[in-house]
Amino acid sequence: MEDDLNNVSLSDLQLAIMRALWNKPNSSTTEVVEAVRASRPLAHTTIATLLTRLEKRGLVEVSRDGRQLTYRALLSENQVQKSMVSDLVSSLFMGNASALLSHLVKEDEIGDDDLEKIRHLLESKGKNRA
Amino acid sequence: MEDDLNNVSLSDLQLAIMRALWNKPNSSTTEVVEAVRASRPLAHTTIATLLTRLEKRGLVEVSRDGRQLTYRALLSENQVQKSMVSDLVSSLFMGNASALLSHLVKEDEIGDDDLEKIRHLLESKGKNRA
DNA sequence: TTTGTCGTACTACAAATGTAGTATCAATAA
DNA sequence: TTATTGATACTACATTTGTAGTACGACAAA
Repeated sequence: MEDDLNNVSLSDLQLAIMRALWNKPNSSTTEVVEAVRASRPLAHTTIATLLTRLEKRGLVEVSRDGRQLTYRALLSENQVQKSMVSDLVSSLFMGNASALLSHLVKEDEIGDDDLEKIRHLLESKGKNRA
Repeated sequence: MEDDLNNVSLSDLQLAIMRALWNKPNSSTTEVVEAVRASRPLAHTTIATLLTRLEKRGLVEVSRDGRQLTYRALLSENQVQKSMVSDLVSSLFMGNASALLSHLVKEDEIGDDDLEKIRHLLESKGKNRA
């Protein structure tokens, strides 16, 4: 029932919920509901159900505060990004991360200033390696 | 029942099957089965089922050749990459493609030579823009 | 002609996911 | 004290996915 925390893959909605918790750790159900509802019109029991399931999967931790439940994410956004990006790279780019990278540069509209930032990243990275 | 071909999201296994078709268009079921089986041990009816489902979704096209079925992908690998990457960017990087880009540079092990290639890409792109 | 064999079609079934209703319990307003 | 409100727990149900068995029809071997 418990996931391997190093290899999670979350759906859109699950991510929206995790995001609420990343933005505000220790949110009550209601707080999560409100955050998620900002972008999608869902019954609040729907979101409560999702939270329960995430808890069952071991991705969030719940604690009682009176009759209210409070949730906390057990993985960081970065961890999830890492695992999901690497999943995508293996299934869609045959394990070739730089293929994704060049796909991004070629296909996605990445602003000039962002390109500039990346250039700097690359430079410093080059230095570290050398 | 038909998908919007501009917004598909495929599972691992579905991708493995599409990849077989990308590598060899107009494959018979058996050919697809063999290609997929190279990496995962699945009953061939399993793969046949998947092909049928993909056809029902409108992602591949089937044609009869005697009593054998022949499949052809209706989307290119690039189309699928585009749509899946953009899905990931919106759900996991809040629409910020360059956040994914820098995640890749920072987190994933990208070889020095690949970094070099990217640098060139960036340069030419920079020129086009200017 | 009978019998495998191969391939397809159809059926099945468990798990995960999206989605939400209902039941229940506690606190509060009247 | 009683009715209302708010929150959680439990149940439900359709769809998608992974996975594969079985039935059936055609062709090939004997």
